[in-house]
Amino acid sequence: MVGPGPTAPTTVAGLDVAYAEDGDRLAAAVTVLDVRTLRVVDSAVVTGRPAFDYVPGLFAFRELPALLDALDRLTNPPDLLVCDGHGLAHPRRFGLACHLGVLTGLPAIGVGKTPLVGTWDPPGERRGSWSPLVDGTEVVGRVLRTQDGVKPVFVSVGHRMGLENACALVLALAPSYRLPETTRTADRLCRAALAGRT
DNA sequence: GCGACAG
DNA sequence: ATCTTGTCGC
Repeated sequence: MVGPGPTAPTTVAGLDVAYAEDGDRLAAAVTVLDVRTLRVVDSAVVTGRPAFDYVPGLFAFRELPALLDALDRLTNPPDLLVCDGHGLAHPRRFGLACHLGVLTGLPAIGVGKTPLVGTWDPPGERRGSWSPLVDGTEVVGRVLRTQDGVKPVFVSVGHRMGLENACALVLALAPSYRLPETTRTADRLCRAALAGRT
């Protein structure tokens, strides 16, 4: 046995990337939050150029280099990664969250704002309601309502964590807004870096 | 074959 | 992703 285990993360990282208007420049940010207080305890941001043009399904290859770069600059590694995009809910069952999980060895989950694959029934209107995201015969994720009456998010497993725990974590990370605090803080950081002031 | 398609 | 006005609501 090694460590506290993937189901009891103390720190969770949010990752996000922002692009300049012309698309020739990007900023990748990672914010590390204390899962209990939801406070940012560490962060890193790097600027660079996109490695590829955007192609649905190959999205990971575009943002991966910059995100790994940012992760390397953290003072200490987080217990888990919350990615802006999908994990298993991908045409080849291997989205950005899977790439990041495997490459870092850390547990990882994907939280997408829009679907890439799959069909689903509308979840209940209340926070916490969900319905399975199905692609073919496989359940590849869950459509989860994080706030009453708001558009649901698409949660899927990336690496070393089950779907049930992933959804519970996302709800814990989203007490007030549609998106988890991890992606919200990372989003603000990379946008600020792109704008200049840091 | 054609269209759709995370960010 | 980014570009965008006003509008509704706490």
